[in-house]
Amino acid sequence: MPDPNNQEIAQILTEIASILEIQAENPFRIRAYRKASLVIANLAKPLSIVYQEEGEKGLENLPGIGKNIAQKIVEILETGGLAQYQQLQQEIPPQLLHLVDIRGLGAIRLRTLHEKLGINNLDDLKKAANGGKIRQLPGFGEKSEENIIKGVTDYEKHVGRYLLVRALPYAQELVDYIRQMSGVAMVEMAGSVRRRRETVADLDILVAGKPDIPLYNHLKGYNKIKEIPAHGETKITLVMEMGIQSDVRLLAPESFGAGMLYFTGSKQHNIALRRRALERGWKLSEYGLFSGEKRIAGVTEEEIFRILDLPFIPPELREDQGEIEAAESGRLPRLIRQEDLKGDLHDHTNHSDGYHSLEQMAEAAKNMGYQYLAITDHSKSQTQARGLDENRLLQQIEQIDQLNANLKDFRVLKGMEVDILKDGSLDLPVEVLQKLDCVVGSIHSYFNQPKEETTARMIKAIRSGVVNIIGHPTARLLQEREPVELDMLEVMKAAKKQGVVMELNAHGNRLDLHDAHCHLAKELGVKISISTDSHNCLQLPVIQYGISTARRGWLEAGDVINTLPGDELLKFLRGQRKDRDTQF
DNA sequence: GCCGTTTTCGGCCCGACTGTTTTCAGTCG
Repeated sequence: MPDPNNQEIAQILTEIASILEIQAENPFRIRAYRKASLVIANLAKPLSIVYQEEGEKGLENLPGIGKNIAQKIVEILETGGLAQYQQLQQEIPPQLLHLVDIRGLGAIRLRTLHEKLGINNLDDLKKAANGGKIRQLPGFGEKSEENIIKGVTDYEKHVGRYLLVRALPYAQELVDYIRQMSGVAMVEMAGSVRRRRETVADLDILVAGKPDIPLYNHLKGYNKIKEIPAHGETKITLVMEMGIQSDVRLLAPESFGAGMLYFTGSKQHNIALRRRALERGWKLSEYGLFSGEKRIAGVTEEEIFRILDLPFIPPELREDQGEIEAAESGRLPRLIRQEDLKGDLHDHTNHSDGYHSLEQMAEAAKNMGYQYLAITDHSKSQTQARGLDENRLLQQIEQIDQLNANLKDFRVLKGMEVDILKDGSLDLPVEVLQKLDCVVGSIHSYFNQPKEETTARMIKAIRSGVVNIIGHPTARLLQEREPVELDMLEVMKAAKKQGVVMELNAHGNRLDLHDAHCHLAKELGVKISISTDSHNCLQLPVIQYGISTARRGWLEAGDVINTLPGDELLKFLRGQRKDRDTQF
């Protein structure tokens, strides 16, 4: 695996952790690999560059990465592989370690299943569970078996799809690689990656050039490819190292725009556009917009839209969710852009489970071009995250005051991510929370409550009088945990009434609220905060995925509170409490 | 395996829930 990127390196470390776990290794050692993997997966800067610029020392300076793992990273970067990893892979059936991703099934029970029932892969597991074999094992029972079957069903739902945060860097690298080739006029990514869907099944890359350019030969030389299962004159199918499939298509330059439109989709959007062309007596295909035999447009998407009497519709909106009607009547939103954001309102430090200090986080946020950063560490019931109790919070408030006194043109907001407890009450007294600039209320426990209970719990928090923002409202983890059952409409209505903001958590496996929820919020007039939930300063750039989701949810700068300049934001946050119909 | 330090070794993610078992192991957040 030459030139491994951060995702690939992170994946190796995760797999090492899983294997060690099945082997019942030292849990702290396992955790160290997991943590390092997480840090790398969320790192904006490629490790190869870090290594190039600062050497092994630079790698060691990253949070969670010490001498040992730094050396392994160097080995991966320089040789494309890792001896220890290859060794470990020999010791475990290759499919087995993926099964730890199934909910309810940890490494220990997986080992038991492997040893007692000879389970080596998903099929074995399904057969054993459906055949009632698992319930007979000591320590397992009927219920365990049921849970495993349910876990397998959830697992199968997302198998074969990739998180945007993982897929996008691949697509970008492939585009960059093809761009180096001479004779290539244009290269762009299309498909659901371009629409920035939260997960994608494959990558679509479009290339404009003459039909005789040696695209296949060029791609054969790409070192990230595992195999090329098919190649014709206009389409080459690649399987990338990490398993994701990529279709590279060669188009004539005169139909490149039509191809972009066609292959970006969505299917429903394309159908609607083709209907529109038909109504005008034309035909729209991936080769162009035609009047009879004559191509009247096709080089660019803009040109095709224009001839169809439409303004350019941003790819994120192309889901046939009313975007064509909106475009027609001049009501397309001016979608929010990353540069509209003035700060991040949900971030952790080493006071709880973050890695960097207050000062480091502030510095990093300033370097992002922000005016402010809210520090929202966990509250005390999050013991595993070393959540803050009242006293530690008061100390942090003092520290932030001192820090702010020394900062110019930047402000750290005093905040907390306070737990919304089982009954909807908050984890710290309202009088303490009132001392803060920005209170994010989040659910971190009892995810399985019935819908009515969770809804009531959220609404109670919204009515607390002190919560400014509801954090990651559905608590889902993409491909890991289903969202809590919640009447989102009722919650949003309550939020609107109380002037409480809903968060769009930008973390790559949260994206919570999701796009449709954002759209709903906009319709109801509920304001949104787009924040990263960063646990170290290297995570701040994942804000881009929040922005993508917001754009898919039709949000404009005015819908998002952290587009406000610092002083206006503070006024807004203070006004939230004052204006509120408080019920304790 | 990382980290921090009272610097080279000890602490690190603890508490709750679930299901199985009848006092606790495994899993999760």
